[in-house]
Formats: sequence, C-alpha cells, structure tokens
Amino acid sequence: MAAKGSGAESKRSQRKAPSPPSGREPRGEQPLSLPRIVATAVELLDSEGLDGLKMRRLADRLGSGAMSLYWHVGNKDEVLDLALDSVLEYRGPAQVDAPDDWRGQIVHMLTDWRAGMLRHPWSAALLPRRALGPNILSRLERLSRTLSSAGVADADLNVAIWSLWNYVIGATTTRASFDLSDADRAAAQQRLTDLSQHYPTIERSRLLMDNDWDGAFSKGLDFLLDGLVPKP
Amino acid sequence: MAAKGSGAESKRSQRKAPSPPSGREPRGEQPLSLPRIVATAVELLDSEGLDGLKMRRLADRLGSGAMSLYWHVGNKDEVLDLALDSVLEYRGPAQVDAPDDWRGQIVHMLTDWRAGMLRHPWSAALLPRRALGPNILSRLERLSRTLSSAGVADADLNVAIWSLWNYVIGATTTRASFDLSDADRAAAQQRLTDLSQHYPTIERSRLLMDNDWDGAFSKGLDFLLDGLVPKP
DNA sequence: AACTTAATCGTACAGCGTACGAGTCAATCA
DNA sequence: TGATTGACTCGTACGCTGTACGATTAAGTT
Repeated sequence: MAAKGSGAESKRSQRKAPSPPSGREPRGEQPLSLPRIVATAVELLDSEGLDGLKMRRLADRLGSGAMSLYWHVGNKDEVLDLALDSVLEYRGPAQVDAPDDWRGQIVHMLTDWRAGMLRHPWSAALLPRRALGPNILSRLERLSRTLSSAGVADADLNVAIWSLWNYVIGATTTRASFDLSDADRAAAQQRLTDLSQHYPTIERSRLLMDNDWDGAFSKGLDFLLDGLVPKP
Repeated sequence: MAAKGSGAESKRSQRKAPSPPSGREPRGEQPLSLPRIVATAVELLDSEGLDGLKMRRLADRLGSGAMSLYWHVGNKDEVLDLALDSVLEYRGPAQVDAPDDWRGQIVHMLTDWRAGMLRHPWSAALLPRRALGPNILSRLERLSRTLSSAGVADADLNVAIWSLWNYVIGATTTRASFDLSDADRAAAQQRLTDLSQHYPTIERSRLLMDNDWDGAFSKGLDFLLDGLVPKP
C-alpha cells in the first residue's frame, strides 16, 4: 500500500509567529495563507467542478497573482490533496448515542462520510486516486476499533474494513458521477430507456431509473454488515 | 440515472462496404479506422497511463496526423469511452461450469471484471465517471438474471446489484490506484509506517501493509454475498 | 544603513485539445 | 472521357493550461 505523495513540498518553512497583520494592505484583501487557499479551492471546486479549478482562477478569487500561490503550495496536486482531506473531517456522532451500539456508530460514520463527499462531488472521484490524508486515516482507525469491539475476528478485520471502504467509495463515486451527468437529465433519461430495451431484466427492475440512492445505500450497507458480522 | 454522453458524434456516416484496401499505401501503414484507433488507444493507455494519452501521441503511433483522428472520432472523450468499453467485454465462464451454481457464476463474472480492469489500470478510475457502454450493461443484465434466479426478491434486486457494483468498483479503483503509486514503493512504505504510528489499531492489523489484495477481494465478496442471499 | 528573509507577481514557455480550411485521392456520373 | 463528388488526411493556428524563472517589494535584524 502506498501514498501517492505528488512530491513537491512548498518552499516556505513554517512561519514562526505570523506577526499580526501589521496594518497596511493595498486593497481590502487579506494576505495569502495556506488555510485561505485551501478554503477557496474548496469553494471553487464546489462551484466549478474538478475541471474548473485552475491556478489562475483560484488566484483571481484570492485577489492575488497566480504565481503567488506557489509560495504556499508545491503544485496544483497539492492543492487538491489538501482540499480533499479538508472535506473529510469527522466529528463523531452526536453525544446522545448509545456508546455500545457498534452498528449504529458504523452506519453513522459511513453515512456521514458519503454525505460529506456528496456535498463536494468532486471529492469522490478524487479520493481513491490520491494519498490517504490524516482525516481519512482517522476514519479508518475509528472503523477498525468499532469493528473489533463488535467481535470481528482479527483475521477478518482488514477484509471487513476494506469491504466497507470499497462499498462507500463505489457507492459515492457512482452517485456523484450520475449526479453530474444529470445536468442533461432529459436527454439522458431517453437514451437510457432506449438502451435498456436491449437488457430486459434490468429494464424490468428499472435499475437505471431508480432514484432512491439514499435508500439503496443504507439497505446495501445493512446487507454487507449482515455478512460481516453474522447475527447470533 | 444518466449516461454522460460527451456528445460529439464523429462526422463520418457509417462506411458502406470498406472497399478492400485497393493497394497503394505511401508507407507500409494500414489505413486509419475506428477499431484500429481504439486498439491503439488501449495500448497507449496501458503503457503510458491516462495522462499519457494525447491525441498527437496516439496519431504518432498510428502513423497519421493528429487531426485525422477527428474524422473517425468526435473528440478525445469519445476515444476514452470506446477504449473503456472495449476492455470490459465478458465471454462468460468456461463451459465446464455447473449451470445452476449461481454463486460461482457471480464470483466468476466479478472476478473477471476486476481482473480485466487491473490489466488496464486506467480503466478503473474511468468507469464510474463515464457513460455505461454496452459491455458494462450486459454485465449488469447478466448479474441481474443470476441474482434473480438465486432467489433474491424483486424488491431487493436493484440494491443487490448496486451493492455488488459498488464493491467491485471500489475494490478495483483502490487497488489500481495503489498499484500505480507503488512506483516509488520504498519511500511510500516508510511514509506509511510513520503515519500509521498515530493510528494504533490499523497499525496493529497492518491494514496499509497488507498485500493480499486478491484474497481480500474474494473474502469480502463472500461476506457481501452472504448478506445478500442469506443461507437457509 | 546594510543586509537577509518572506512573500508577491509579470513574463515566458512548452504542451494540450481542437477549429478551420486546404489538400488528395477513388468512385461515380455526364 | 472529363468533371464532380464525397471520403479521408493533415498543416497551421488559437486559446488555454501548469509552472520555471527572475525581478520586485516590504519587514525584520544587525
């Protein structure tokens, strides 16, 4: 297993104490900073999609020149990595939950995971292609602990984790992708009806027209959990 | 659900009878043709990866000018769509299989699916982002029939299909992605050891170091099938 | 006052997808 | 036969991309 890395660290060593903005700014612009860059990149990605993120456009939104970004960031890929991880933070379930309800905890975490990615649809396609950031790793850590406490044998633990990972990734990239393509929903709908006439079984069950994504996600997750942790 | 489409049909109407290559070629080059373009695109993708596919480079390999491709193809995305679907054909299990072993059939088809995509690692990341080609649809059709015959209720059929789809897509994109990034395996390995020290549980189970991808895939698939079709 | 460091940005370059229009044949028609 | 058409090829050019490079500025530090 490996993390992609994209190399290229930014040049700046860490700022010591970022001396309070000593007044003077040419316009009302705040100064450039990594958090501000990342936050703006997320906004831009949300509104323009993955292809809409251009260094020049990002700089425009920040009120800076394009090349200024490269002081804070090694390259464009690093912006993507940071934006991705920033979107995957997890704060845990609301405190009222029963602490021993392992199944509820897993469902909550994975549902939240999916919801977070669907709020930023570009993130789904990105996740499996980039390095594992800290927020992703800590989700996996949490998943591992919970499954273990639910009685999954050590020998099956990795398989269980990856199965859930696969399921969430697959479901979310697929959903996000169909979301995007539904820009031209009307045409697509027709095209699919035409297509599926050659595929009678999936036509009959309306596989491609079924829009209950949320329901399908949680039902399928239930099935998977049934398989991973057989009921007594 | 929608298919992406990428619009842009190529201009040529279908050739009537592609008059047998009437001799004369400036070099020993064959003439351009859609199948040849697609096959060469697959070769190029295999050897150079997704980013390595450039129209100019593809034309070079074909011994033609870059703009000649646009007679046969609407745009680059169409090349990708065609290359993707061409790689996903399924010929069914070897004939010696028991015809009523639904579980074996599903495992065979999905394992073959994954294997095919791993033979062309660029395809995994592409699949969920592009339209559903005929080869993909016919796999879904087959899956649907088999599950139905295995006794999955109509009401659960779509959920079951999408669950398996999600699992295969997730497993394969993840695997393919880690494969690629293992170009710099040594560095990555170290980086991950460092990282996972902050995540004791997944460190203990060596989640990120586990290399038995094939085993994990088939075990997880078994678990999922257990959940989808409970044993009597 | 001299120097160092952090930060910004204008310019330039190579490479990309592809619009456009001019070219080259072979088959067909007059 | 000669003229015309349609299938196909390709050179050039355009706008856009990520980013290398060096100049510029401002804030500390000595």
